[in-house]
Amino acid sequence: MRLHNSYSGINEEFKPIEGNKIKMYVCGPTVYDYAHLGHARCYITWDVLYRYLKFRGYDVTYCRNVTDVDDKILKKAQNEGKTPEEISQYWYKQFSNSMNALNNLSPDIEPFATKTIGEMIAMVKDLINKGYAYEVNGDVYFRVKKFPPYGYLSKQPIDKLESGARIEIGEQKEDPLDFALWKKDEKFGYKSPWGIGRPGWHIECSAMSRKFLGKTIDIHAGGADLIFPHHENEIAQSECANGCKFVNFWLHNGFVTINKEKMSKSLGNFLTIDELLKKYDSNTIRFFILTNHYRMPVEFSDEALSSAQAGVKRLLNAKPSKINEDFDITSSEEYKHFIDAMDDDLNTSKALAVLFELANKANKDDKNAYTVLYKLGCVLGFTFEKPALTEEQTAEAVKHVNSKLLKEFGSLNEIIDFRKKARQNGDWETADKIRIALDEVNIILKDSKDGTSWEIK
RNA sequence: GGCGACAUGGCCAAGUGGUAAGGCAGAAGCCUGCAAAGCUUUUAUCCCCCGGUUCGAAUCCGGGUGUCGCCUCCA
Repeated sequence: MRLHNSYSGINEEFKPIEGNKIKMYVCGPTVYDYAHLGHARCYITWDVLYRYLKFRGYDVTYCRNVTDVDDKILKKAQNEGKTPEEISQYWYKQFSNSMNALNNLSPDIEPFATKTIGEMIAMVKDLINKGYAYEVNGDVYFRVKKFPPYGYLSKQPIDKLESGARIEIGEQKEDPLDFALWKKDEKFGYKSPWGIGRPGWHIECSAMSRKFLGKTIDIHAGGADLIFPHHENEIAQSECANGCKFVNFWLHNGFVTINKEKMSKSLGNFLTIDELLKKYDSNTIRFFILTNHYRMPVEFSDEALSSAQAGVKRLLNAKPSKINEDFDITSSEEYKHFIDAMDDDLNTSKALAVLFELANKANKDDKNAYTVLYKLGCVLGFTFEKPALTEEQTAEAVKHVNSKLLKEFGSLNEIIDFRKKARQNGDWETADKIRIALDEVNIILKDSKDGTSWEIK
């Protein structure tokens, strides 16, 4: 399998450090607000990588942190008169709900920054002892100049970084490039050798990654906007503290854009996952994300989502001959094509093309094609199970038909039976009336030789 | 200003040296009481522009043009 390593800038053959074990870390959310489509893309992408690696037989440990100590959380807590814990717990729950709704698997480990403070302090202490960091009035900073490879990941010449760096008011850095490992904060802080304070954002990931996965890990992934300074700083901290390589493969996903502009909190041009799910189901959103290569920008538009909706429907509605558990999918041509595509730096658009081939075959009564389609579709995280009608939806549908036909049907089955008789009698007017009425409540009737089936629009 | 990425049919998109996958939308036919779904056929002499390398380039090299991102919190 080849993956594009941001560190080297090229596609490299991926090999786990140890046997078939893979340690994978993804930078998680700061929980203080709704997750938006940009987050959805990021976490769907890495969810697919996680699923695929497991599918290929690797023993993957997926760790995704939760940043629950942060300026924005504190600010929100103050504004709303709540504790930071209340804010972060609430938004963490919202985030988890969104992830579940998108059918993302839960990471194996989901550490909270506030539960890893001890490790962060230990790491900062270690960096001070080794001369890589220094304390000034309760703040601790990292000496960037002491780490010569700094700037390698982001491909930034150090002198250029220097011209852009600034010292904020109140900071007493030795050098403008130095970044905070620990910040004095007497109000919301934690006890430390340097007084009451809070960890810097970057040290959180370094500490959590080391605690839960070890000093050197296979994969570290996240949005491309984290390359600088976040990931650059993580490398500096971890490699100086641990004295060894931090990450073998750095993987970064591209952005979702809207009106040709990056979708982001700060620009305010975002669509939350919750809003989106009211209009489109998780399969549609996933398909939309997966039609593009993960490193390319994806432009959001309703047209694109509608097109995705139509496309994914075709895949998931392929004639469901039953799944044949005895069939060895690895023997199929499409399986090989799928693997080739995914092994090539997660070429999901190609992988989807393979699924369309399978759907086409399945619709032509190729018995095993559906089995392959189903299993490979699951690797990409699609859900084939059709949502059932809720009781309210059913009641609404029956009520609607009753009002249109001036009848007293008690159930959907009764209606379909009645329509069947009408059709046998050649009473097309009644049959059509019922079909139209159901269509108005988003239930589509399909007549075939085997009888009438229905599905939700 | 520094660094990086991208430009393929009406729309989305794969393809990094051998003659343009796939999806959506459109058209025609089959199927159907009519539909829906499905099936079949059909839509780029051509891949932003100009040079070059090569027997051969959308693919490599040089030069343009345009768009975007990072360089500050950000997935």
